[in-house]
Amino acid sequence: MSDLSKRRLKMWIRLLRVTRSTEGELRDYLRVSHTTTLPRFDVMAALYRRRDGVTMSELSRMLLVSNGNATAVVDRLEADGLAKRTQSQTDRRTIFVTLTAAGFSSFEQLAMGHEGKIDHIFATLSDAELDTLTDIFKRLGQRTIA
Amino acid sequence: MSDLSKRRLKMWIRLLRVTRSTEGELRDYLRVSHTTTLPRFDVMAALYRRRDGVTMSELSRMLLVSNGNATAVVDRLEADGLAKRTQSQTDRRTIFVTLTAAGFSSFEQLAMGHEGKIDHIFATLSDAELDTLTDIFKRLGQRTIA
DNA sequence: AAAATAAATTTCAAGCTTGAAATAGTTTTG
DNA sequence: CAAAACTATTTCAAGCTTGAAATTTATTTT
Repeated sequence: MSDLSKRRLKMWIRLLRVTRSTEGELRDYLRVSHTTTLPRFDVMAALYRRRDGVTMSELSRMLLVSNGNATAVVDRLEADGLAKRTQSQTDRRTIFVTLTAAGFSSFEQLAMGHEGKIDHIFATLSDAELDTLTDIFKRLGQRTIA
Repeated sequence: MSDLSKRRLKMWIRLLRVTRSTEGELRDYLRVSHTTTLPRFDVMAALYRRRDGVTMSELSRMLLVSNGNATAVVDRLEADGLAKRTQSQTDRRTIFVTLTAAGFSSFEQLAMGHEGKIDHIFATLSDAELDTLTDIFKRLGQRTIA
């Protein structure tokens, strides 16, 4: 186990901890203030960004979750009247998902507080650090998944 | 929504994607090469590092997961003969968890490949970047969770 | 045009995860 | 010392997540 290898591992473990504790705080906020969950928030955020609709496949690719998972979360959002499915006219396999009006305004409520949490959690990062991190993550994210 | 705020959010989204895709690769490796899972690996890694045993509470704090979760994963590892529980002599509420001999050697198999994956995923990070990231994550990890 | 292949989504079982409640044991306090 | 407060773990229901198999529709090949 080379030294470099050891340092990569250490970095990954710390990265994982930051992600988990950030998710924990967001989860707490969503549960306590809005009786909802992070997976639902993530799906709603994706639908909010793409107002004209996203297919189920796009959705699972955007969020890096399995198809089955996307189906389950959208099912629940739909049951709660926050999202709706529409079948494509040109390809009957394809389904577009969008936020309903209720889902749209509900998301805007959630998003404000969410942004506040993120702001607070990462408040200590300097301007330069913020850019450095974003660039590095962008590069890592573009790696082809072997 | 200030510009800084927007940039923090963007950074967080990218961070989340890096974490998710890294976890995805590790999960694939563990499933394909060893028919096991990431949560099991994480628990085994914690037990490997602390050979003289960890209490259930310590375990869930180390991994940032709920108590109930730790119980469930340890249950399954124990059922497979990879971990074992021992009741504390001094405090009958406390339970120490350790790897069995089988669990120990099993983990060493997993860990080699795991390290290789991490090595590969983060191969493009320079020495300086590696240190910068580790330092920043260390600092963020020490934030008191409001 | 039929057959084979591929793509989009859902279904399903098994495992993961949370958070709240229950259980059991320990420590503190009136 | 007994009651109250606290700590460690498990249990449980509900929701999350995966990956494989099934279903339905579209595209490509023969």
